[in-house]
Amino acid sequence: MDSAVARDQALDAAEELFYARGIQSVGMDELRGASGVSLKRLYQLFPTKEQLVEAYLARRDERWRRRLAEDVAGRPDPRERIPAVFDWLEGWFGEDGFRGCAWINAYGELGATSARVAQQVRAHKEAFRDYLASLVAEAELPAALTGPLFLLAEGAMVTAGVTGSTQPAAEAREAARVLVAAAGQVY
Amino acid sequence: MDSAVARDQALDAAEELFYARGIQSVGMDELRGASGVSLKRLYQLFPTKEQLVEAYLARRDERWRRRLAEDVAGRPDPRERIPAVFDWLEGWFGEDGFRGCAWINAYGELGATSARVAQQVRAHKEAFRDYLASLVAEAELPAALTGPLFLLAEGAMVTAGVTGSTQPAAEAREAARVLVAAAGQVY
DNA sequence: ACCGTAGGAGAACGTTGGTTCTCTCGTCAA
DNA sequence: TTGACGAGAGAACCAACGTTCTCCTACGGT
Repeated sequence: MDSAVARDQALDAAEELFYARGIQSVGMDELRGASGVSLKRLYQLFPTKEQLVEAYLARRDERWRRRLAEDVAGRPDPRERIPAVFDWLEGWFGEDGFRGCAWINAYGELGATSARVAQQVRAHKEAFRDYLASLVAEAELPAALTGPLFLLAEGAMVTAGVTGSTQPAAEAREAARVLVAAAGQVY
Repeated sequence: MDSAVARDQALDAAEELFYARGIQSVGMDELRGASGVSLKRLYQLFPTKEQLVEAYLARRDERWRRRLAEDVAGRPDPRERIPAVFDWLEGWFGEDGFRGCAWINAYGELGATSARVAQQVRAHKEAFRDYLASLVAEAELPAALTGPLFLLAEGAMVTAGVTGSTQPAAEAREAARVLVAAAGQVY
């Protein structure tokens, strides 16, 4: 079997199990069973569990941001793209198995003990914030709007994760609309 | 030694270590060393580690909400109390050893595997949200403001935890001010 | 056909950590 | 004074888990 295929299968299983149950509660043996990749191969691909965790977060980061950006880019009007972020969040919150933000969860679990995981979480959040800043700029809105929009999105992710409801996305979208309107009035 | 004293010492050590390093990475033996309470006594007071975790979260919940409420109640003008929440958050974010919201962290670590911990996190967040709702009512503002204020506060806690900065509190406070002003204009 | 190598299954190893047990000592009532 | 009891220190027990090792099978090149 191709190494690339084994790597994908390992990461697929890691993503499903780590996200659903937390990282520390999933053992390498369970990962072997779920992925169909032998322990020997797993350790060839990822010499330690921590490296597998890093690869999981890195791949998920890339996918998560790409999916969001692709969805939002479908709106031709730049002003529509900011609410579109919250629409996309709402769809995500409603997916089967949604359990909050993988990076916030990983930070709670490993942020204090793994500097690399903490760094990946910071990088992911910074990238998301930069993306919001680019949307704000495209919409020709004041850059100061980025921070509040980011906080609303983060709050919605946390709250949706804890409560299991999609409603925080709608609340955040409406609040964002008000903030955008108020910022527009400044001109 | 009094049982109540031992219980307090155990919970003091648990709070310090669990909050700083995460729950799963702190062993009962380390807790014994840090608290000065023998293992035998610890297990008399808390028959399992999970029960100690629950007691830690419960006591911290009670203290956290009391301190916030006491601080905010110092503002005589009900309209000043909503920004006062974010002032208090800012002070908290700046404390030595601040590592984000203990409940969000606990949820990331144990929410998927411990139904009781997940329930405690939900209860804490709901109580905080209810408290914000009471402030909104006292200020005679529309109840729909509660959700956005809550999301801003949650987003600020997460972001301050991950980045180590107090700035999210100021951003959230300013956004809250704008939302309050916009809600006031509706009348 | 034969050998060397890769890979899989699963046992084995070593550590960690939650929980319990043993042993000892000090205290206090009779 | 003695004996029962509670408490502390720390060893012991046991399961889980990250990581490595053993053994066996299959296959590709000569």
